Amino acid sequence: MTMQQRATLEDVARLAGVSSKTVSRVFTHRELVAAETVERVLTASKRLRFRPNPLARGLRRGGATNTVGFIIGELSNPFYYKVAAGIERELALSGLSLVVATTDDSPEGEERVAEALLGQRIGALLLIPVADDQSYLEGERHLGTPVITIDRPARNLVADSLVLANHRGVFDATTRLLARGHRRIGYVCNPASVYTQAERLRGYRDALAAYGITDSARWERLADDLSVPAERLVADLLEGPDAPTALITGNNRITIGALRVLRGRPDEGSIALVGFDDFDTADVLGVTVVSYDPVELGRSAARLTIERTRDPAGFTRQLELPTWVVERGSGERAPDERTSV
Amino acid sequence: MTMQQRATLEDVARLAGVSSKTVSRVFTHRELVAAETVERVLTASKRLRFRPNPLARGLRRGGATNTVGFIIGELSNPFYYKVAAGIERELALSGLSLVVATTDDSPEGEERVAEALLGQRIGALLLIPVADDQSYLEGERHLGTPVITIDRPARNLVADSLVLANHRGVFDATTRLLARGHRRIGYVCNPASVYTQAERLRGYRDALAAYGITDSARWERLADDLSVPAERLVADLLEGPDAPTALITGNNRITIGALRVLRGRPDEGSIALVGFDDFDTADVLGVTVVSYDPVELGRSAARLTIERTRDPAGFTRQLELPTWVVERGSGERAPDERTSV
DNA sequence: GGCCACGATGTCAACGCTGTCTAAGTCTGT
DNA sequence: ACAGACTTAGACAGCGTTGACATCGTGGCC
Repeated sequence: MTMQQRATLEDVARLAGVSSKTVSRVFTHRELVAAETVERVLTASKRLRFRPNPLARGLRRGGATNTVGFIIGELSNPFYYKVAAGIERELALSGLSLVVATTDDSPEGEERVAEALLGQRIGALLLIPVADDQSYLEGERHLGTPVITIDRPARNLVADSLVLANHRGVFDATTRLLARGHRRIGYVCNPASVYTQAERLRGYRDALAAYGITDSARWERLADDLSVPAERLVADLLEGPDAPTALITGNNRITIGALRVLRGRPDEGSIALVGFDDFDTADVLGVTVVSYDPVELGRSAARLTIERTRDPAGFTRQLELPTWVVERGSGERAPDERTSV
Repeated sequence: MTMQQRATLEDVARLAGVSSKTVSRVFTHRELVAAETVERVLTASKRLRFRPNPLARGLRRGGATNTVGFIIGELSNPFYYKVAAGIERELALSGLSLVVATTDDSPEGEERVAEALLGQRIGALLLIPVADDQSYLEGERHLGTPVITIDRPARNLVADSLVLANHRGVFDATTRLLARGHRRIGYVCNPASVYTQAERLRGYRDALAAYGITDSARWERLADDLSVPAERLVADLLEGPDAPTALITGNNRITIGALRVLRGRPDEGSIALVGFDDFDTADVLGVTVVSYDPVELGRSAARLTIERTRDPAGFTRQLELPTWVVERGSGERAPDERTSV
């Protein structure tokens, strides 16, 4: 196979019998070139398969690349990839492309990966913060690179952010369970110390407090070590005389873990369950969830990014995306008389 | 907020009291610079937050960017993203980054998006072909951009490809059902005309043929229009006196559709079911599937890409990734005596 | 008829970096 | 003390493109 050389403006210019500048103009300010010349240049370009070199163009124009970086924990997690998909869709409408980089949800990975992306002169940086501190991005922000965080606010960094109505969603879900008569409501999550989970937990506690229940700690099973399986936390909660009649799970991993545990138990059909995050087969399994639109989360983040690119010095904004309860049965069970007080 | 100017080699050189070439050397061939000079340059770089401009570097070095493009069909399918995750992981090990672009599974989208990515001078192009013809990439291949197709071979284009052992997986699954006594085995898929589905269907037919069954068309429900819901195809198959005792579904969308249909039926527990593609809650639902490792598919594709980049003119390769049956109960049911012949 | 405005094209330099070549300094061995 | 080798650093050009500015011809207008 013979490797050809890539054609440049100069090559096209020679073939079309014009100067390279004219060819350049055809590809940028076509209206300044006579129609007949445009025609000739385009024919020549097609023949040589010419494509403007974005490196040279970017260098000359002195700007960043038209790529946006997205730092993501784990691309195979449905939440993350749906967000990524939304971002990509929205960026594509503005002719931008998306570079994804994963960190395996590790704080050290975040900074390392951010450095790598910034080294590529991305036009903006989107990230789902994992580390406790994003101040390492401060310098870059001053150089004009917009930074937008998704799902969690940045810490020690002024940045736009887009989060879910975590508190509201869990508050509503808990209130519904209370309204159906549940009083012993369990809450399981892992990891518990991240922003989203802290907000959800607050929603749960606030709802209980509104019903005068302040000792919910008994029914909370919070872990931080991801190696602790969701199954163990749920199983532990369901043991003992004080077992809850309803269960709220902080994310879809825990929800699925809870389903595994409940599956083998005699009280499977009697414990109410509401999970945070929707998932593909939740309807088949009849699981009530606090839902939201992850694709829309990505799209909104992308829109925010584009706005910020146009006005780098404007006021930063913190937006919240709605969540809602989707009733599918598991959350609408009344407390089991045999076990309730 | 004051926008700062980005530092260049020249700025660093001035501050460190050396020439810009020396600074350049520090960032590329450090071993050619005296240790003490390196020290001074690095201090100056850090102070000015200098980062080499990849555009200028890329332009000068005359190569492509260190980005690999991946064209992905639609956003809601986990398969694509698991593959993307594998690609990203593997590329990161070699310091490459991944740009993703989606096409909505439309053939026209594929070419348009490919053009957009190639315009960015990506170092290689990975894609899951949707269009019937990839000859539009022929020119680019001659310019040295490696093209690797995943899941399906390219058509009218010489390119490396990586596919699943589709035939083998379905052949095995069907054979197992036959061995358990099933003789009326249904096969549902949509879309049916794509390569992967054609291969799977072949696996199904070949297995039946080995048992002397050649009139399987009666139990095949193949559609090509994605707007035909999987539920309808499955429901249609299960009606009538000739209803199958076992069911094979061509992909996870159909499998989940089948579960929805079966859920409400009296014979729910008696019809054997084997789905192609694993999915998150398949274990909870006890669904037997033909499984494979999509992340590994991505990783292998990335490795192939890297090898091809090193040896652009070498022989193209077609690799196949294994598939296997995961037994979870639904596929191990014997034919129901009441309905079997 | 001379002047200006305007459209269409060209010339030149520079974006930031690195390969090639050269120069200056340092160290051997005789 | 000096040629030769080796180390270290700088000068220069050019990667492909585009902004600033120049040029040239045409036509309209006083």
